[in-house]
Amino acid sequence: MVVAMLCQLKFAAAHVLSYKADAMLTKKINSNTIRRINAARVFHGIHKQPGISPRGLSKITGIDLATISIILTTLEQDGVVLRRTEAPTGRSGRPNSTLFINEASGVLAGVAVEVEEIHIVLSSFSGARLGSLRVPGSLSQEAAAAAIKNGILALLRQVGIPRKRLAGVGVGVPGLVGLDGRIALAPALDWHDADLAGVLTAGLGVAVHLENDIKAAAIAEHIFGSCQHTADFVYVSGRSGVGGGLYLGGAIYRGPHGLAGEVGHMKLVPHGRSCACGAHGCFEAYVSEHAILKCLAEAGESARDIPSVRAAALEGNEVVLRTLEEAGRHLGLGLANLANLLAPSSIILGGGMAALAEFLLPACRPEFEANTLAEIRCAMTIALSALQEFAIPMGGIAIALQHFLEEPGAIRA
Amino acid sequence: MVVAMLCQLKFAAAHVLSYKADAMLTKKINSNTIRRINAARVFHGIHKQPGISPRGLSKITGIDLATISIILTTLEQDGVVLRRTEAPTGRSGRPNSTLFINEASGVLAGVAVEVEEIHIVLSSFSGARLGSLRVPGSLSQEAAAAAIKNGILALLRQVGIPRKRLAGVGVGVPGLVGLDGRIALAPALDWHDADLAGVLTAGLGVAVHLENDIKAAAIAEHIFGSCQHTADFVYVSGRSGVGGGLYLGGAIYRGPHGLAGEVGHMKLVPHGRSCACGAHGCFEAYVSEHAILKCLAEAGESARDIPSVRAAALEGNEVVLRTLEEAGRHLGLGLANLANLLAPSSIILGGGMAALAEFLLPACRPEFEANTLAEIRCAMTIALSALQEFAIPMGGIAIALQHFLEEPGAIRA
DNA sequence: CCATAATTATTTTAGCCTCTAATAAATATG
DNA sequence: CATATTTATTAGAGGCTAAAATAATTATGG
Repeated sequence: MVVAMLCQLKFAAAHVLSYKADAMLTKKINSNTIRRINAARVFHGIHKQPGISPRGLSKITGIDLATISIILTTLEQDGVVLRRTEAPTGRSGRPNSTLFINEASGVLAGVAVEVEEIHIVLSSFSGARLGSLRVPGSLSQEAAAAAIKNGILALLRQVGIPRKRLAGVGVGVPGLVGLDGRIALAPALDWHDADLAGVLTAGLGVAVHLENDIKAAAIAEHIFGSCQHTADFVYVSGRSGVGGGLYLGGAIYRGPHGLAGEVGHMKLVPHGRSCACGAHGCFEAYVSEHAILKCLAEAGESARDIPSVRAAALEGNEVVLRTLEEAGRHLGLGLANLANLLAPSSIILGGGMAALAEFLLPACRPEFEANTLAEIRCAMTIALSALQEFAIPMGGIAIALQHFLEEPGAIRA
Repeated sequence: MVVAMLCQLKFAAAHVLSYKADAMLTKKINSNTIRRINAARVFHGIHKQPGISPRGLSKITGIDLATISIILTTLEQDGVVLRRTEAPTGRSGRPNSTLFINEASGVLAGVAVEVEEIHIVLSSFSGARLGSLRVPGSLSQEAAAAAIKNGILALLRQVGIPRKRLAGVGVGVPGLVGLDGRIALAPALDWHDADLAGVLTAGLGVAVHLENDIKAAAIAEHIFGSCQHTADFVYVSGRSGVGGGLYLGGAIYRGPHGLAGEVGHMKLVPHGRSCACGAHGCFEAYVSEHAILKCLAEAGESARDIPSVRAAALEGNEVVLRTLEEAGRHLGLGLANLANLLAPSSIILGGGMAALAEFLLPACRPEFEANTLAEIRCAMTIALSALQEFAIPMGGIAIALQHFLEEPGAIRA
């Protein structure tokens, strides 16, 4: 009850412009900034609630109706927003205008670069998938850039949309991405200081943004997936390892060097299973896809990949079930640590964890509940990724969308 | 090297006005907002760099000199800022004006409410302690409010400063504080829904803000202590338990219900030592002040409090040293988890951990280093609280200062 | 069925406030 | 006294808000 009450107080306390002393001692704020932000807010409001009226926008944004009106005029002129008149509703009075993002005005591309393959998705502004494409991975930076460019162009042709309507691209890579969203360091791909964003921006003539794959997936869950109304959640997923996207206070938290979120290396068991990082007892040594496959191999039940593990579990294979139960317990413990520390509104499981959830969660939940403070546990949920294997490319699209929403140049294009 | 490079990129990427979609869909931005923020930035700049010139302020804030000039005029009229002319420096040209916070214009009060006692500190705007006072604790909410009020008034009399020059009060309490900074839930004090801030605001006629004690201490480290130029750090301290202040991206992270930061209940050892929370193997069951005293008691070396533990350790008491070594190892493990997850610039130890640091750290460091990812470890430090037993009340002062800096009403007062 | 009133929604207008850039003023050095 | 440096002032442009005006409906009454 107290929690609910405290929750209500949130918006009263939240400062719109968070005055972060250090970060803010550097850049200027002027009326242009205001307009840009307000335009973005209007656009975002329409995106979030298609069919909203100008008055409704004024209500949820707090922006005066007159201002909304002016902003809408420019957005309509730019062809980014469409307005229709609502059919008579029986109420007396002039009917609402209803506002929509003009889906015809542009498309976004999202890319997941993985070791095995590159996954490219084309979508409308509202996140409707228009087409997707997978090409083999394991490429040099240059080859990957070319493959991505060609893939996007091929998809555009396939869907019959002219190249200049591409409004932005976002790329998720398995590695460290600089805080400017350009340079990537991806050991798994053997990329070092790879300015993929720069190369692609030049090649495609449109803004391209890089992001760590798991963080991208987290953003996707926020914009398109199961956390659309949640400002504080943790996304946990991964392949060989386990990564985390810490969505804190309405944005991904990257930490001072972009290194934050290495949930896979939380230590669960002193002197436990050895991990690729050189330490022992890491979370990912128990619950990553590779770890599960390895545990199975050790137990004499080799499996090729997660789908085959799932199949074996569905068939009732005892060894597989026991192994997954064990992984589930460790999963519960790891999630408990996350919950205790960050008290998010929810924890979202992606990748193999989501695929195997029905076998992991029965053991995970009790362990999680036993190890999480009651106040925190009661105010949160554990859920599965809504986007599944599209999480990372949709993350790219979400990032492209966010940048599009925030950059006036793009809106005015 | 890459880390250093990525670090440089930070400011290019950081948006001044972080467009946090959800949080921002509610409040309005207008030119007033700009002025308020700019005034706060100017004040903050002077506070951070006393003696700075208007031109210097313009440079670090990016605000035009004309705007700076106007803001300074009002700040001077309000008596909050002083301006002096620099003595001739040998350089040619008109000498700088130098700007200072007018220390005489107001004082701030910070309060630490603990179970045993209430600690009240009076300070100038620049954080210079003018006086402090300790009164017995264990009070009802009403009694505590009265004690705090009387204590502050007594200190003001003692220092000879009229009551109306009190510009703000911040209070750290051991418990959950609502996100509006008013209502506190403090089981240790047996307070429930205690609107201490409201009562005190009414009683003192000045803005009073509540904060969790550890979070307050973290803010104090940022404003006055060892993290003045660090936007991302974790403060770890506590008495009976272990709390954490997560300072992320230039502000305390509270989480959706204000519950974030319970570092004390990270699980370090499956089925480990039992904790007051009902679970086993919690961080605080190994390293809190109470835990250390309990471990010593179990080892047959009862100690009354942390100073006496320290004395015994200094005398070379083997049992005490071994116990602290053991605690240090667990401390290292817990800090490694924090580091891996959040990759902060530094972790600051306060309270008993700081007092016993010389005995804890030798065992802590190797454990920490073995369990933290190299990239993260290399980009961070572990340090001790610079404020020691004044951390919490100074945190109250820091909070009062922050609010004072951000609220135009206060500046215009 | 038509005209008018009532209701609700949006746009325009006027006013105020902010930031910026250009201009003017002030001060110390050589 | 001329010059360089720093600060103050003054239009000018753009943004937001409140209030008035306009627009598009439905209800009502003849």
